[in-house]
Amino acid sequence: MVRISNGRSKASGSRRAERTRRAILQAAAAAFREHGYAGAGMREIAEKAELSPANLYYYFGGKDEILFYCQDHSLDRLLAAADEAAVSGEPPAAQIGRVIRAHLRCVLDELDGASAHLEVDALPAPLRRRVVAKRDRYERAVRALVAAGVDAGSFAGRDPILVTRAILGALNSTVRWFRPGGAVSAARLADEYADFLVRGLLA
Amino acid sequence: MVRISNGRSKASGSRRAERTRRAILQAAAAAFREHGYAGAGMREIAEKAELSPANLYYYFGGKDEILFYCQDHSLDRLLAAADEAAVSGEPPAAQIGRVIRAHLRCVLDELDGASAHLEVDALPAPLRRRVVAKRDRYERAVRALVAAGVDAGSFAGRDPILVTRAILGALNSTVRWFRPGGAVSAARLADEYADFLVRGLLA
Amino acid sequence: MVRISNGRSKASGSRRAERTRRAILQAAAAAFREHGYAGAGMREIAEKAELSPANLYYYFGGKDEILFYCQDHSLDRLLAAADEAAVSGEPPAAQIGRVIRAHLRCVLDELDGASAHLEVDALPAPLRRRVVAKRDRYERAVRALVAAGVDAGSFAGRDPILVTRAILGALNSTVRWFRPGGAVSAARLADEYADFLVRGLLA
Amino acid sequence: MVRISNGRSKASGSRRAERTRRAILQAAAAAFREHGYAGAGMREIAEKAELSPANLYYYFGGKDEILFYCQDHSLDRLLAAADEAAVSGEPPAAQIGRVIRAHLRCVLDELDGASAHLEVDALPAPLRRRVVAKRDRYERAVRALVAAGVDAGSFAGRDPILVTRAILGALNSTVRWFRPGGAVSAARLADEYADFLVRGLLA
DNA sequence: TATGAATGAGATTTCATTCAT
DNA sequence: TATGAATGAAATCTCATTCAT
Repeated sequence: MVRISNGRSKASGSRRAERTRRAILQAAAAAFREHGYAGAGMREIAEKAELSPANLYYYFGGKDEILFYCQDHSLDRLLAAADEAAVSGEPPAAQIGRVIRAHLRCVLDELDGASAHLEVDALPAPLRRRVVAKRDRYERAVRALVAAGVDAGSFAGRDPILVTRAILGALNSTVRWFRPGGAVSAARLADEYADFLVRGLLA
Repeated sequence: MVRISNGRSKASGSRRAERTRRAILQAAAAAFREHGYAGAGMREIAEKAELSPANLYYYFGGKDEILFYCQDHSLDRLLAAADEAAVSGEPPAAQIGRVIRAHLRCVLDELDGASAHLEVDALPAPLRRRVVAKRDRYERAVRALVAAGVDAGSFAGRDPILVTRAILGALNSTVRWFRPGGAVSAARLADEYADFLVRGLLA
Repeated sequence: MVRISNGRSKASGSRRAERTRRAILQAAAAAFREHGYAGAGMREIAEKAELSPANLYYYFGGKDEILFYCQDHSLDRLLAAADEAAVSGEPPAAQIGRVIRAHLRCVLDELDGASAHLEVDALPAPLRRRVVAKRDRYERAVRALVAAGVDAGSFAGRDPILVTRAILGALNSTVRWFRPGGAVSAARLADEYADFLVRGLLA
Repeated sequence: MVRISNGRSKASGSRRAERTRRAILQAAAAAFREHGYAGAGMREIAEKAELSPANLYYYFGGKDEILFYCQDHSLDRLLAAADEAAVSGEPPAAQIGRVIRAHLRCVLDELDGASAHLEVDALPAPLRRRVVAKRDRYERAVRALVAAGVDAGSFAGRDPILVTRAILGALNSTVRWFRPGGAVSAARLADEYADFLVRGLLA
């Protein structure tokens, strides 16, 4: 597929078209989260979005493009949250706590779960590059907060790269078992995870 | 496929056959880790194991059965490590540290990486039940260690269910980025993760 | 496959779709008659129907479902003919003669030859049950005509079960050698068979 | 495969080897009768004969050669019975009756059922020619008895070709439903069929 | 915008057959 | 004679994708 480059692909930006695009991305994110990229079928996505499979191709160039937009959109939200935390002026622990909560909000709500399943290998090279770059930007942003805490002496002197990955791994794995309406609410999950993970950082 | 029930499926237990079985499981574990269950093809597994695709069916009933044995074998190793920690008589923090290190050893070496990708949905119901039961047994074993530490007052009073999942999520996510021979050694990774995660538990 | 239960499976009942469905069933009936169910390939059926193999799956759930509809359709025609004979009020010999002629008409024309090859073992259990039930209904209908003749004294006192099977066996075997346009016309065949078999029944 | 031409293919004519050959042919005949040539697998034949699949190839050149010997052997027995009837000097009706009974004996006992399933299309050309020739010889022999009866005035003046095929069709179809030990004995079946079919011939 | 119908490529799986032992 | 192990070819089926309407 690939075609893209602009960022808006096809489909006139009419109100209705935009709504359909979102519905498709939401349906796809759910399908990818359930079965992974390879395991999710266009038929399934179309059914969840209440469209015919053929119609998906009016809005997107192909399955990989849908994956790309899912991930791209999720990463945008994550980046925004990280940036917000960075400029909050709060102490490092509070900043990390904010990021953790924001990350879980993104990852656990309907549309964005896809960000956890960052299956970049499925993307063709040009799209992959763009997602990887954005993903790395996010990881660097979180890592910078960790490093700042270490430098300030409030966090123990651990390798920010590894600690950041441990945190993100814990956060992303929630999509595999969390179900809205289940025994654990997203809010309580976020509280416990933030407490636990921030505590792990402290000196 | 499903067929199974015994536990050794087909193929006489000759020395040669046993070696081939292991080679297939190892190749499959690598393929599943790289592309997930749906994304990995029998052709790819066969190539990695240096066999013809048809020959895989001499040893296993089908792709799902291969997945099952991958996961089953990994879980056996994880359970053994958890049991060992439980009977060590060490303080809770040390026990959890042991489990974390053992888990990472399992998950990061060639054959067993599959355990991290516990894609149980891909399995037919009877096999799924068996894997899920074993997976839950493992999770309960780790959770019991956490709960024991909470009860003993050495860990903070957090929900053992959630904390256990956070830990396991962090550990399992390593297979997505860790590459042997890379900048980070498995040993250092294990040290940092154990330190960080155990610290998070402490009161 | 199995899927079915309704009776019309997939594919909207558009005029064009219905024509394609029929073409597939006709092609399949010919293929099954030539090589049997196991010996006939989907490729062959697709070629005869001038479609791609993949397209067959748009209309039917699988090979077994195609077999099912072939047989089901044939049996419907046979049953209709038997019912018609039963209500004709003619003497038993004339009724049997009608059924024989109608059966040969069904079995020797393009679409319906499949009924002769009632390879029910190839069907998955649920479909098999339905075909067997219908087949038995037909056999009972013919047998009832025979038994009526015996009771009326016009037929010799032979076991209606066995005589019915002998008749149906003779009729069905025609598909193995009869070829339209050959030395024997379907009409003459029907006349000779009816004469011969009815004569065998008479007291 | 084809290889053959002699009539004894491989395998030294030792007593033991000969017994194994017969066991294979018997197993194959049963398998072919149950699922047809294409539907029966070498694995299944081997299992029924209590051998390994590979071992079948020591005794026969391939699946088609096994089919050939099954049919060839059956046809030999049928021909012998027909010849016997022809030289008995009995009246035509009695001769046909003998042939019918003999045919059913061949077709319904374990080894020879294959003769009913004369799936000549599955054979490679050279073997097919030989089976077809023998089959035609048998059909001609039966037809000659029918024609003799017609000429002698004891049978009605019907086309001997068609009547012969009707008779053989009825006889061969018995293998589809007859089960030894079932409600109908082979002897009674033979009596009823002979009565019914001979009666059909009479003037 | 939307979709029914169609398809090429490729997936998993089976099967007759071979070969080393 | 016998068989465990291996395989090429083909079978059924799925799936992303296209195209005429």
